[in-house]
Amino acid sequence: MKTFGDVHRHLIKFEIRPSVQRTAVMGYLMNHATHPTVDEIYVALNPEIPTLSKTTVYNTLNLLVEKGAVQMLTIDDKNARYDADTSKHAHFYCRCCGKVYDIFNVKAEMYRLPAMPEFKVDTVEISYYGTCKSCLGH
Amino acid sequence: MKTFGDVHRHLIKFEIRPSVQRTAVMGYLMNHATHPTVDEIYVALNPEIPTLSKTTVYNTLNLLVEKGAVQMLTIDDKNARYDADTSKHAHFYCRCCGKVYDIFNVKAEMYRLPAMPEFKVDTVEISYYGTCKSCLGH
DNA sequence: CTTTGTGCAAATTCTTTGCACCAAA
DNA sequence: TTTGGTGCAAAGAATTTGCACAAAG
Repeated sequence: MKTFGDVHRHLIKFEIRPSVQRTAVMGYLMNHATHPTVDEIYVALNPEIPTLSKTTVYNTLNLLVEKGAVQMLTIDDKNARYDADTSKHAHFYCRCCGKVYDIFNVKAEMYRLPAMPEFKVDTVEISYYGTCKSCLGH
Repeated sequence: MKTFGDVHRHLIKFEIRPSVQRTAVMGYLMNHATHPTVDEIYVALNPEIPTLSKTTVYNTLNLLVEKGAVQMLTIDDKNARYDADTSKHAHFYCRCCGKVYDIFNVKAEMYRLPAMPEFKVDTVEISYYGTCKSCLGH
């Protein structure tokens, strides 16, 4: 569980002025590795900050991504997903329940870029699609 | 250059009844490895089939994906992209010009799935992001 | 005839923009 | 007191849906 101080320091590190709203969004992402959508973040924080608007959640997430504090995932074509863990790991998307799972046991080598002199690569995204165990049970 | 017959046979193979519109969309994808968006396909085919509607392009692409004849790419968070090449290869997205390039020289190993007993994986998508050579020139 | 496909218009959903007000340095 | 942040309402863009008509088996 990341404390308020942890979140605050994290924002400062990425040169982001910590407002109440920004700290709440960043904190939510740091404490919930569920790769939430904009709406999920908004709904979760609204009770805590009743004046919060969805526009601010959008503004904040765009800023966090721009500054490199969080990663945006394009794994789900319906909604953007956000991940506070910017270390190298892959994701699994369950087509049945829509959940996004972390996959840490991919070889580090996966992220070593192939020789591509014609491109300057800054990000690699590895995504698996299928059905998760709990959905297979039904 | 794939002929009308090639496209026709391809549709039949995937159990898709070949209408004029479906053949045109599938043919466009087979002959243009540019990972086009729905709108690009629509605009390209409209002169040829003036009565074509964007709804039909959407319907057709959804059907082609469902039947496994083409792959949908989620690499671009703004628009869905489509690829008639369903063989194992990665993609590079240029943040500057928005073009999507094929990357064939990734190790086949990249597509060998890590041990994941809790998931039934059917698709792997490997995406690189950055800037392409022609954009770097400026 | 009966099922399937097409295409228009409208609806829905996700995201961004313009602008006025509020808060912080 | 000036700059930056928030949030409402409206706009914009991508995609889906409902439905009538057309085409194919």
